[in-house]
Amino acid sequence: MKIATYNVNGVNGRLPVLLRWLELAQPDIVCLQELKAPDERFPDGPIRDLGYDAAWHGQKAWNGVAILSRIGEIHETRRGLPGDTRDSHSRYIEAAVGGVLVGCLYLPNGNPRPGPKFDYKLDWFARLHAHMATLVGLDAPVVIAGDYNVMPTERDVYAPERWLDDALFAPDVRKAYARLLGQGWIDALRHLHPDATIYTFWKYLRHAFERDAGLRIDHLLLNPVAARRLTAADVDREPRRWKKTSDHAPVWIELAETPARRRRSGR
DNA sequence: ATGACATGGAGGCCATGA
Repeated sequence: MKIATYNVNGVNGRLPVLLRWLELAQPDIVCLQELKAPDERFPDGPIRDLGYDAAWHGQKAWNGVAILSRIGEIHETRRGLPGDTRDSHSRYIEAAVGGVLVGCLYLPNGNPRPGPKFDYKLDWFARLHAHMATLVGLDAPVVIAGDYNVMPTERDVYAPERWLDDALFAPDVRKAYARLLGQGWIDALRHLHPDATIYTFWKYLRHAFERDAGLRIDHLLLNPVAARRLTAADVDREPRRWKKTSDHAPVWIELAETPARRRRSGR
């Protein structure tokens, strides 16, 4: 089972790129972020034509997240992160699909720092921490994927010294991410490629992609049950080269269809 | 090391992003 996350930076503006990548990569489950479209303008028709079911949580102009599946029904379990009824941003959607609980998130950027946007980011992180604490120990595979807007370590930034004061790399943000992992989550890409340089985002400016001046900010976190099934993980860099493309690249993992089988006596 | 891009909304630039 292939599960991917892709910040499309405008689902309608990127529709040709998204459809082309879906046909090429053939993911089973996809988490999309930055739809930048209200619910009524989500392009479910063309996506359905490729065989994907979809659940989405849109918003006018900004944010917006969706989960796609071509392996069966999407049972939505949550829309919006719990803990703050005043939070109107569409940044979280969660569903049970094909025996896996999938959370799709778009964590706030947080710039400029300091300021109210940065405070919102830390607050969102705290609420995410509380919610993920309820999921990590489930006796079912759980994958929380999306744009975390955090480079976890210096290895995940092309020029760490330039990003120290940025909301994506500030010490308290990295600590918040580390605290999440402390619950028992596995960062799938880093787990399988501990020493590799891996980026998932490159600015549009100054030929950042050609220079490989990138950031690793899109992550798939796996609970222990899911981690036992992890067989592969990587970044699809190719779509980042295409015309009218997102500034992010798709990131994916492969989970073995069935975990190591355990014999049970009786019945 | 900021913004040389790029999005979408209601414009004829603005807010936002990372």
